[in-house]
Amino acid sequence: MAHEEIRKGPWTEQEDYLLTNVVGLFGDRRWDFVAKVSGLNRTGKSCRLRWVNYLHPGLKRGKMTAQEEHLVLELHAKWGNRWSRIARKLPGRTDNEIKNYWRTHMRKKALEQKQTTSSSMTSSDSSSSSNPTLDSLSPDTEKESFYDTGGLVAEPSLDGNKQAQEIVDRGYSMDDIWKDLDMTDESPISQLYGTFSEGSNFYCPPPVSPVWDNCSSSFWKLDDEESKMFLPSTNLPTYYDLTEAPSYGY
DNA sequence: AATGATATCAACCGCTCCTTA
DNA sequence: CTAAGGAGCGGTTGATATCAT
Repeated sequence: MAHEEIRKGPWTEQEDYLLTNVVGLFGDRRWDFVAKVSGLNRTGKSCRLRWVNYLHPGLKRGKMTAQEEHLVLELHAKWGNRWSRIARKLPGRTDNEIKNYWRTHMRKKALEQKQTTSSSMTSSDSSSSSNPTLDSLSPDTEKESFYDTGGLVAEPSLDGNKQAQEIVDRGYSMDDIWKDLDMTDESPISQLYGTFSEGSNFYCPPPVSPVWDNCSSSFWKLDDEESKMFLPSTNLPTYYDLTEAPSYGY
């Protein structure tokens, strides 16, 4: 293959669309593979970042609530700049988001709080030892962050991943799927792209609807044989919550 | 209305850790 | 056991938006 230059910088709608579909198919693992198979001239890293910080269906968008803010303060006081760890305690928020938020909003607050607490430290220490907010947190979910879906099967509790549970029920696993894929030089999706794109000119969905709306139509033109390979081809990426679809400022 | 300052946040970079062969 | 490759993390940068003058 000719070595094409790796794309950097802001993502386009088309790229988001492609990435969303490919992640829907193959799961959010093996990012190099995802990058390769998607036809995006992006690194796996870049794809992962885009997915985790922006495209993941479980993401909350918008301002931090006072409660979240408080939690970030507490957790940062406890753990320092362990952003991913903190993010795990704030469902729907990413490490990057929290990190940014901290830098812009809360460094000042933290300093202020530190000063006020240190001035009132002499009487009572309420900051670290007894910590009701932390204590009342849900059981530790550190092993798997909310956005770590591990492909379609890892997080069946997520709203949109009910299908994923079905896969498990039917006895499929991502491992099986990967094995199948590894055995073929040309992955089915690359064949798919033959009808979908010419070079870097991606198919562009109609501008009126969110990109995801079209996921289950033109894009998913697989043979019966192929579609059996990775399931649930029928209504796959529809699990994305379109009401929370990000706006594109580009 | 124009311009400069500041805030915000998406994205990249480099490093470390983990997994796999 | 070890080396290589991939994934994840934290820090940083740069483009854009918003606010103040």
